[in-house]
Amino acid sequence: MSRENLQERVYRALRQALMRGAFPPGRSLTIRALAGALKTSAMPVREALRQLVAERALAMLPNRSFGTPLMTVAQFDDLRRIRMRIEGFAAAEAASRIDRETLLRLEEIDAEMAAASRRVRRERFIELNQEFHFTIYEAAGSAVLMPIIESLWLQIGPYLTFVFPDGERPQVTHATHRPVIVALKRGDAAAAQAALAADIDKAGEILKRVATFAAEDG
Amino acid sequence: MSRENLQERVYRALRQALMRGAFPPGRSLTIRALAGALKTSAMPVREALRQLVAERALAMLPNRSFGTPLMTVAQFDDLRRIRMRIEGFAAAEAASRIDRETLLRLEEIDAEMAAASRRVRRERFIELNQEFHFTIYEAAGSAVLMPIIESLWLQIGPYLTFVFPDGERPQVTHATHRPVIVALKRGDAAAAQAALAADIDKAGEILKRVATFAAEDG
DNA sequence: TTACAAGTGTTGTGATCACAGCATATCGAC
DNA sequence: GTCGATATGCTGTGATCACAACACTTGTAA
Repeated sequence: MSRENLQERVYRALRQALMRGAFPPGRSLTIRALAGALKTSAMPVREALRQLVAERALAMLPNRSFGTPLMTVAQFDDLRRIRMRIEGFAAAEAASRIDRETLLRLEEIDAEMAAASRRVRRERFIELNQEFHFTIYEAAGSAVLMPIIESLWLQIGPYLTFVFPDGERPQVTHATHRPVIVALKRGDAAAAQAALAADIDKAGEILKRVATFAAEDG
Repeated sequence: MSRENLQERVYRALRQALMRGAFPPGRSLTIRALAGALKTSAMPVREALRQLVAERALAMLPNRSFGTPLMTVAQFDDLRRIRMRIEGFAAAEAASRIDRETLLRLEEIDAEMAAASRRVRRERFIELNQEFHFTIYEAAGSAVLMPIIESLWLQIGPYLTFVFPDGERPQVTHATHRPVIVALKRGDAAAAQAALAADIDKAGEILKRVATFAAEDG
């Protein structure tokens, strides 16, 4: 048996599923069902769920059970706005620290995303987009910033259910990723920040067109 | 019995203690000891601890037990830097949204802090400083930003052990809080951001002079 | 006196059970 | 057929127990 906790394993499994958009917004998760699916007892599952609630990846539904958050449009815009600011800042920091090797990796990912989109591989597309962004944030070199950004990504996770690399999305993504790479190459912090914010902004706009949200009231 | 969870109660108790600097950096906490002190079983305590670890308020020590994080100087500077950026942004947002009533509240708190410091009331001083900042952040009106900032405050929490309102600190705090209020009154977002960042910067500088840190190596 | 080994206590972890709150279904009365 | 009360099952929650990993102490032998 590996030397890691069961709850750690459960946590990672759920976290990855959430980040990949495996659960739509408002989907409810029960301790016992997950425990059964993962072949463990309730103990590790409830602690993993609680940790995800602390990271805002899950919420406690009104009926006192766990589930993925269902946002209103206003909440979605708030999240998008904060992401643009914080992840933009991370890109700015990365501009002065990123090395040649990492820049090459970004080029590779960008190329692979175009390929993945042509073959309409949804999961791979999401995965590569995630890798593109986190390669940059990693380069920012802040241990404090990293978990904050991860939490933000966990929050939008469920809305990635609506992402599909149709004819438009991958082209747009390529168009918004390109300026980020260029700015990072030049070491231009302000441009990198603006370009990355624009990418998030655009992606959010597309998502808003196809996603479903909670009633404004709540 | 009150209608809230036991783990919620334990969580709030620990969280408040941490934010008030009740535990010094590197202090270890055991589940059974806390359960005994709070007169509950281990169950609610371990879930509360796990939640605090997720919020970076606690860490898992190398000896496999829980404890408050002991930072290196570099980590402390990283945290300070991110705080200046994120909380500064919150202040900028607040500048265009804050109302007259909230501004008056800030004036009150500022005045009370001077009074608290003359009587050398350490705990009250920390509490008022916290209220000053969070009154501003609340005014920023972002449900996404708020828990992020709370997590940042939980991370510096243990280092508030070293805060003491001696002859210097309260004067400095007043000197750095004042420009924040002035900028917010004018609705000047850029000035508010700069003033708040300066406050965090100065406070961190003072703290660094008296606090103890982990060895640079780790 | 020193070194090493056995033992003891403490740690977090996982499993299991009992229970209260709640939603829903089911059954009976009108 | 409709309404209401009872019952049933499901939810998270808390308590308790057993256990493996580890730290530390204690005792013994050289």
